[in-house]
Amino acid sequence: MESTLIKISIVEDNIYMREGWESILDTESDFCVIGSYGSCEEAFEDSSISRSDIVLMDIELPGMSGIEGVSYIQENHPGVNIIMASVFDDNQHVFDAICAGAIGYLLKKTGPDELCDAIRSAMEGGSPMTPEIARKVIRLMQPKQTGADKVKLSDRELEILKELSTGKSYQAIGSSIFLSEDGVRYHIRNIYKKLHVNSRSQAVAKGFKQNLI
Amino acid sequence: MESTLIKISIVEDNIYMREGWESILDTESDFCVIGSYGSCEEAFEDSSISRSDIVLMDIELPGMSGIEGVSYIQENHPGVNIIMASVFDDNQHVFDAICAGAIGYLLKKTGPDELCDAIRSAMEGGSPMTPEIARKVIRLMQPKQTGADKVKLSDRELEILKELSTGKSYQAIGSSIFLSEDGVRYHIRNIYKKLHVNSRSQAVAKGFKQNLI
DNA sequence: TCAAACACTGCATAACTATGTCGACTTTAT
DNA sequence: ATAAAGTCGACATAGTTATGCAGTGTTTGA
Repeated sequence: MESTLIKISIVEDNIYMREGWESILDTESDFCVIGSYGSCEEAFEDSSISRSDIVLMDIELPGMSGIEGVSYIQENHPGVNIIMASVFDDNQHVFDAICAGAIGYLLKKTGPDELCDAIRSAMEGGSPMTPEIARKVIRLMQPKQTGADKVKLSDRELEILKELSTGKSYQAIGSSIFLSEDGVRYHIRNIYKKLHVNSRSQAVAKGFKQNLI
Repeated sequence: MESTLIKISIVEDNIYMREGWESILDTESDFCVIGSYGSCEEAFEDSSISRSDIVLMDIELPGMSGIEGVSYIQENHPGVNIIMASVFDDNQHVFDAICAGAIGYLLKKTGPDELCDAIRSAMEGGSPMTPEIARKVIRLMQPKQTGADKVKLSDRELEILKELSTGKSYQAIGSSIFLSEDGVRYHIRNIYKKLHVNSRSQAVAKGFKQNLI
C-alpha cells in the first residue's frame, strides 16, 4: 500500500551525514526528499517544511538549535511529524526534544533500514525510538522516589491540598468542602506535619513533586 | 549469543491466553517459563517471580490488579523487568502501568514474533511498546498547552518563583538573592500578573503545571 | 471499658502576605 | 531624543496565615 509518497525534509549541518541520509531515502520508492538544509534558519526561509510529512532534524545545529527548531515547527506547522536525530542520548536532550514536540528520537548510529522503518512507523502513528531511548523515556515518566520519604495523605488531606494549590483562603476552602475554617486549619496543620513543611507554597510544591496533585 | 536462558513468569487470568503465551515462549530455545499464574495473589505466594528476568503481566486481573502487582514487585523485587499486556490502550492504563514501574507495554493483539522480540529487547535495556503505545507515551510527556496561555517569565522571575516554592518569606528570598524585601515584592507582583494568580501557592502550582519549576 | 487515634470546633496572636501608590535609574527600541 | 519597558527601593495597611492551646464527639482496638 504505497500509494502516496512520504514527503521528507532534512535539517542537518554535517554535509556527509545529510547526503548519506538523502541517498538512503532516495533509494526507497515510497519516500521523496523535498528539502535538505544545513540549518533551521535556511530551512524556515523555504516552504518545503510546511509541505513535509516528516522532518528529520539534527539536535546540534549552528544558530537555532534543533530543539528550538522543533518548537518553531510545532507553532507554525502543527501536523508535521518531527523525528530528532542526535549523537546524544542523555536524559536532558531526550526530554527537551520530546517536550518541544518531537514524536520520535533516533541515535545517529541507527542503520539505513531502521531509519526507513522509523519514518514509516512515524507515518502510521507510531513513535520511533531506539530501544535505549524508549527505556529512558519510560524512566523519565516514572516518579523517582526513594520510597523512604514517600508520604500517605488521607483523602481529606489530598482534597484540601488540591484546594490549597488553587490559592483559596481557609474560609473559601471551608465553604467549598463544607467544613469550618478551623476544620480546614486542622487538616492543613497535619498536611504540613506529614510533608515536613510550614507554608502553603512548600506544601503545593511537595505535592507536585510527589505526584500527589 | 544465547548463552543464558531468559527466565520468564506469566501472570494472566485467561487460561487460553496464558497457555498460548506459554507455548509460544516454550518453542524459543533462549526462553524458559519458570512460573505461570492466574492471579497476583497466587504468583506472590511462590518464589519464581523473584527469580525471573521478565514478568509478563496482564492488567485486568481478578483480585489484585496488574497495576498493583507491578507496584508490589517493584517494592519487593526491584530488578525484575515487568512487561504489561492489556487489551486496553487508553491513556490512563498506559500511564498507570508505567508510573507503577512497568518497563514495557504491549497490546494483546501483539503477534508471537513481536512478543518474543519484546522480551529480548527488554533484556537488552529496551522498552518494548507497540508503536501506538509509544506515541501515547510521548504525548503524555508533552506539556499540553494551547500555546495561547503560554507565559514567559524572566530569569529573575523564574529564580524567585523557585524560591517561592521553598516557602521562604520576602525577607529570606531577598537575602538569598541579594535584593531588598521590596525588590522581591516587586517581582512577585509581576509573576502574579503574568500567571494571573494572586497567591504564592497558586503561583507555584502554575509553575509546576507549565514546567517552569 | 479504658485508652488511643482521629476528625473536628473555638480562640488568640505574632508574623507574613497581597496590593496600592510614588519615585528613581537603566536598557532597548523608534 | 523621547518613549516605553524593565528593575528596583520605600511605605502603608487590610487581610491572611502559621501555630499554640483547649475542648468535644466518634471510632477502633485491647
